Parts: sequence; C-alpha cells; structure tokens
Amino acid sequence: MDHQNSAVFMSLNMSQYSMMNDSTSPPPHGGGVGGVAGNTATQLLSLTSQNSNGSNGLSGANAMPPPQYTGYNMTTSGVSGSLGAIAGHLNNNNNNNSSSINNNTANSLTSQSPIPSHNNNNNTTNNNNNHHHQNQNSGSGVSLNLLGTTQQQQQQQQQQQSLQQAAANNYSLYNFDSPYMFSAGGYHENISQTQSNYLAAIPPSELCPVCGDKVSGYHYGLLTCESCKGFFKRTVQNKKVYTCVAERQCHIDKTQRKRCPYCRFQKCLEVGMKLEEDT
DNA sequence: GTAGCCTTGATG
DNA sequence: CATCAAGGCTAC
Ligand SMILES: [Zn+2]
Ligand SMILES: [Zn+2]
Repeated sequence: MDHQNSAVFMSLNMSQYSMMNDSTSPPPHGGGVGGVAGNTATQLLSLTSQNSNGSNGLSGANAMPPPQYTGYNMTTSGVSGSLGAIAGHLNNNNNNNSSSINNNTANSLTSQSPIPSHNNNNNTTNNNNNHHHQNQNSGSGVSLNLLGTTQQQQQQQQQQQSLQQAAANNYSLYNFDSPYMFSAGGYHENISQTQSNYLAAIPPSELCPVCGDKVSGYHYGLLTCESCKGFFKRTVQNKKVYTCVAERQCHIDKTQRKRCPYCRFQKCLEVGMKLEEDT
C-alpha cells in the first residue's frame, strides 16, 4: 500500500550515508552560497541515531529545536518556557484522537518531541548567520493554541511544526527515503550553464525529488524544479497551512502536484527542502 | 494558487 | 568578470 512509508523506514539506518552524501553532494562549485552538504550529513547522522533506537523515529527525540510559531527565524529567543507547554499539549492531543491518522509518514514526520531536552541537540550548528537574504522576522506574537483541536487542525499544526523545524533548525525531519536522496544528491555538474538556457541544460535524468519535473538548480538545499521551489517559497513565506482531504499520502507528480499542497509540502520537507544553512 | 522568467545580491 | 540561488514579478 504505502510504499512510501516502508521505503522510508527500511532505509533508516544507513549510517554510512554521510559518506555518500559527502562525496556526491557538494554542489556549489561556482558561486553560490551552498553549504548544504556538510550540514546535511550531520543532520542525517543525528537522526539516524534516533531512529535506530526507537522505531518511532522521533519518539525519544532529544535533538528537537524549540518549536516556535514565528518559524524560521528562531534564534534562541526566549521560547523555552512556552515551548514545554506547547509540546505537552501537542502530545496530549496526539494521544487522544490521532488514532485515525496513526502511523504514516505525516505522523512520524510531525510527531513532536515533547521537550527540547537540554543541550543535547548539538550537531546541527544551529546558529545560522545568514550571509545573504536575511530572514524576515515577523512579529512573534503568534500563539497556537492546541486545545480542543479537531483532526484537521492537528494536521495544520503538525505541518506548521514541521515547517518550523525544517526551516528553523535546518534539518529535514528525515530524509532517508532513498529514491529522493539519490536523485537529489546525484550529480550536479550538469547544471553549470548560464541562466539563459538553464532549463534546456539539465538532462532528463535530473528530476525533481518532489514532483519529478525537471530540476532547475539547487533550491532550498537540493535540486528541485522551478515550481516546487516557488511552492516551497510561497508556503514558507506566507506561512501557508494546508490540509489534506485524503490520508496524507497523496502521490505527488508533475500533473497532480497541484491537487494536494499539503502532501506536496510534506514531501518537500521529507526530501530535505529547508531554508538556508550555514557552512 | 501556480509556475516560468527576471532581478537581486552574495560569492568566487 | 562569472555563477549561483533567493526572492520578486506577473500571466495564467
Ligand atoms: Zn518539483
Ligand atoms: Zn494529500
């Protein structure tokens, strides 16, 4: 049925993945800001450890960043206090009525670590000193109340948190899905052309890990197509929250990617799209 | 809302 | 000078 899930969980403990990543990914030979490679490896390692321990993946999760609604601009603000509360509520909700939506990718992806345990989340070298394009911080006044949530609201909250995590802390919750990785982390030497013909320059073998369309370059951490780049951009910038009307397992391809933005964004996160990083 | 194209501006 | 990616713009 859901081959996605199995694929994901099967390939969880590729601990030597870092090696592969290291050799293949270093993209930015030209100009560019890419510090993507090294960081990705780190993320994966950390996540791998967790997953190896518990089948839940994020159950024991100690490497979680403090969730904050303001999203991708969390620079160690004073969120620690509210953090616990939020996480607690979330967890509570999940236990209560998330039964219907149990273990699929979305769930494992979004299931939160209740508490940001101390300083254990090293590795990610969190403080991104953005070189260019500074993160636009909006007001931090947003508060999400998780009380009395419907299932739909849970979806939204979960995805918001996914967004926050991926964006703020640079790590994609889990990108162990091999097909994505391979296509995404593959060769990059093909794309060295001028912008004039960048579309034609990329061979068909380079497909967007999200939708399978032609990639147009590195966007938010990996090779994706223009549309998914734009989609991710819109989603993050406007803090869009989508809802899947199905089971959050919608197949995303070039023709159907418009159908379910929720699953599309979910896939974006799964394959590792994120906002910036530092080297 | 989507996605192709363009501009920006950082990087080398 | 060049390339690259983020973000802006805008027709659809
Ligand atoms: Zn795509
Ligand atoms: Zn869906």
